[in-house]
Amino acid sequence: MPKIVDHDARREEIAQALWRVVRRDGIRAASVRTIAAEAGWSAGAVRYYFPDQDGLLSFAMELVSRRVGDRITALTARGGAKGSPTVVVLRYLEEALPLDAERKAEFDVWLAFMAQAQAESGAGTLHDTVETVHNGLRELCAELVNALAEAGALRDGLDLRLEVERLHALIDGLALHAAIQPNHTTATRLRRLLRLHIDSLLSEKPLQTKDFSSTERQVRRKPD
Amino acid sequence: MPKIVDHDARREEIAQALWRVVRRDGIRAASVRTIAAEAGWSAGAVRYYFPDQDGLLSFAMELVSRRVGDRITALTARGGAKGSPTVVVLRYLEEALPLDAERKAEFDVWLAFMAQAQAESGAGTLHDTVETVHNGLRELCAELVNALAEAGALRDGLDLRLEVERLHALIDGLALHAAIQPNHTTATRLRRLLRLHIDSLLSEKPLQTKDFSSTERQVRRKPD
DNA sequence: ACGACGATAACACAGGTGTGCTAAAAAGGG
DNA sequence: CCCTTTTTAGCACACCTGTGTTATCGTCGT
Repeated sequence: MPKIVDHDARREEIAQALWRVVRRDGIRAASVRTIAAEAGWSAGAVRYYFPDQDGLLSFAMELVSRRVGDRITALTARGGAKGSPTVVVLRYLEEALPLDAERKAEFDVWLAFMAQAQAESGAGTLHDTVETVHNGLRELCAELVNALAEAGALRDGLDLRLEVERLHALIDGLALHAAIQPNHTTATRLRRLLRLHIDSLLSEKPLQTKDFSSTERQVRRKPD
Repeated sequence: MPKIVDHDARREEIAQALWRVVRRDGIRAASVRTIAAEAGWSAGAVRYYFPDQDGLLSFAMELVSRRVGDRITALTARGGAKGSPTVVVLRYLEEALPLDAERKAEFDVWLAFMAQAQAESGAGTLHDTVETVHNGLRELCAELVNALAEAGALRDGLDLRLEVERLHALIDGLALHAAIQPNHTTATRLRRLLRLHIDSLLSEKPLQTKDFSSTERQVRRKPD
C-alpha cells in the first residue's frame, strides 16, 4: 500500500492557505495557483483534493462555519451553562465576537465570503452556508434571551421576538466594527458594549464584576 | 472643437455598470472588459476614463460613499430637523438603512468593497473610504444622540459615548441583516427594530404613530 | 469643406486563469 | 527486491486579464 495522507486534514490545510490569501490580497487573488503557492504545494496537488475551485471556496467557507459552530458546542460541553444566566449569556455571545486575532481573521474571510455569496442572488452553496450560520446565531440569541426570560431576569414589557433580532443585529454590527476599526472597537470595548446591552434588558441592577464600567462618564439629565 | 462629453457623468455611468457586475457576479468578475460590456462600450473607451482598474474600483466605491452622504445632506437641506427629536432621529437613521431596492443594491456593493478593503491591511484607498464612511455614520449617530440628550429626552444614567457606539453597531448590524436575509429582515421590521431601540433610550413613553407595534406579542414576567 | 482634436475602438503583448491530462515519485505489502 | 496504489508535479490548452499603443471615427469651429 502506498503513502496515505489524511485527506480531510489536507483539505483543511489548503483551506487555511486560502484564508491567508484572502486576508492578505482579497478574494480576487484567490486562484488555484496562488493558494497552492501559499500552501507550499503545486497547483496539481491542490487540484487533487479539490477538483474545481468552486468546491475549494465553498469548503473553505464551510470550514469557517464549522469552526465557530465547534467553539459554541465545545463551550456547552465544557459546562458553559454554569453560573448566573447573564454570565452564561455573556460567555456565549463573546464567543461569537472577534475578540482575539484568530477570530478576527476568521471574521475577515467570513466577510469576504458573505460579499461573494451575495452575488449568487437567492441561492447557491455560499449563500446557503451564510444563511445557515446566520440562522444559527439567531437561534443562539433566541435561546439565550429565552433563558433570561425563564429565569425572570428580564424587565417587563419586552417583546421577546424583537429583542432577539435586536441582540442579533447588535452582535453582527459589533463584529463588523471590530473588523473595520480594530483600533477603535477594541476587545474590551466590545465586551463592555455587549454587557451594556444585556444589562439594558435586565430588570435588576447586574452583579458587579472586576471590569465594571464605573470609569465611564455618566450623563445625568440637567435638573429643571 | 470635437464632441465633448461630460466626463464626470460618464465615469458615474461606468461606475454604476461596475456596481451591477459586482452585484450579479461578485467582485471577482469585475474586470475592465466585463464592465465595459455591461456599460455598453469597448474596453478601450472605459480605459479612456479610468487609466487603470484600481482607480475604477476606488472611484466606484467613493461614488457609493458620496451617494449616501448626499442623501443625508439633502435630508438636512429639506428640513430634516423638523419635528420632535425622536422623529428626526428616526428619519435620519432610516436614511442609512437599506429600506428600498436602490439602497439595498448600494449596500451589497458596499459590502463587497468593505471585504476587499480589508485586504489592504491598515491603509490604502479603499480602506480610507471605508473609514471615512464609518466615521461619518458614527458622527451622525453621535449628533443624534446628543440632540436627544440636549432635548432632555434620554433616560437617566446613560453613558452617551457607549450609547453612540451601540446605536452605530445596531445600524450596521441591521443593514447587514437586511442584505443577508431580505425576506426575514424586511423594511418594516428594520423600522420597527430601529424605533424599538430609540424608544429604549427615551425616558418617557414615545408618541404613538400609525405603525405602532401593538400587534407584537408582549412578554410579562410571571407574578410570584 | 476641411482640418483639428476629443472620443472610441481595435490590436498587441506578456502574463495569469481554470481545468484536463499524463508522467513521475513515494511508500508500504508481497 | 519489486510491484501496486496513492500522491505529487508538470505540461497543454483555450481563454481571460491589465495595460500599452495605434488607428479610426465624430463633431465642431473656422
